[in-house]
Amino acid sequence: MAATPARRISSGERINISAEPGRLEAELTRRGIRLTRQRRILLRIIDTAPEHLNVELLLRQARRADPRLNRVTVYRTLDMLKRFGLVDELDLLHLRGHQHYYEMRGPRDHIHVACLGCGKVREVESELFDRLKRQIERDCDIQITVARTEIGGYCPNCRSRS
Amino acid sequence: MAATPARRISSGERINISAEPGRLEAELTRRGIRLTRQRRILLRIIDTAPEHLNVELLLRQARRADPRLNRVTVYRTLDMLKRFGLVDELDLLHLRGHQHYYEMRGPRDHIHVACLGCGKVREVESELFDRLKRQIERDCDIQITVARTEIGGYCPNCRSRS
DNA sequence: ATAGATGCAAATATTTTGCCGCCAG
DNA sequence: CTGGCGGCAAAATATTTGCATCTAT
Repeated sequence: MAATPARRISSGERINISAEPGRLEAELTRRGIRLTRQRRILLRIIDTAPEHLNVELLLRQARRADPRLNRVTVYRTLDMLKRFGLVDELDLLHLRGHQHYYEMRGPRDHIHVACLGCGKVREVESELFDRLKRQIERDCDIQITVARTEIGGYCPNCRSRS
Repeated sequence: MAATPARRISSGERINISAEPGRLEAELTRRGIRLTRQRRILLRIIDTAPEHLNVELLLRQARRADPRLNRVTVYRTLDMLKRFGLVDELDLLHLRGHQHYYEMRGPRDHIHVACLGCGKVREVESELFDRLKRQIERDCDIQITVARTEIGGYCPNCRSRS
């Protein structure tokens, strides 16, 4: 019943990296979605990102592979991936401005726990969270497609400094 | 252990209306925060709002009391209230664009359950959610100040139409 | 061949900042 | 009185749209 303690990670760093790189590309092919050069670049980056990506970071990395790749393409590709439920959109409690962060959807939902002091973000899986979702699904008679829990607080370090 | 079923509510409509109007104003006075004419207007609106407010709605309503009240004042007042933990910021899964919604913080956190089809939002309290927070607090050694859970899916009506 | 994607420019939406005059306490 | 606050304008940031062109299939 204890939450998988997950790992301590520095600002935005992630661990749930694709066990199977190319998963996004394979998934889109399976669904008959057109794969352009630009999309392949973006999918690869998202698939293997070691941190939570925002549009700016995604664009910057994509331009290393293709300097002409446009910011609009990033937005449109993210929209498409959101529509297909392949990536989740987070705001991480606006730790750093009002931008959004994106991560590939994994096999199991997780909670984001952020320190509002230092910005560290941990990803935590929890049986309790799974049960909560099932309870909501039953009690509200809703078919859940996205469940987002973001928790903010202060870690021991930041507590002692205040 | 069942979630408090809460009530079915139309787009953004809320029920957790202040049991004690003027609570926000009293709270700020208690903390020695200066109360201006503009702040009183905004606090009263937030205190008694029957729906989730975004900046646009808040401004529009405030201007009925004072047409010169500026949008920037709305942003600054909301910032202040957020800092003091008196209001929570939501995005309701971006049901309607990338704006934020604000609600007075009540005595007990609740979950927002939104239908991605028709936009209805329900507020649900749950013992499981409270336990989840305590678990996170313990396992992650964090002192939680904000916990946000937003769940999206499709209600029976919207399921049948697709 | 052609439906659908991209690039570019511009529009729109959202939030923040600088500065000066005003007002609550 | 005076430090904090509000109004106004402008800037900064974030996202979306229109349209001509290109390309994956």
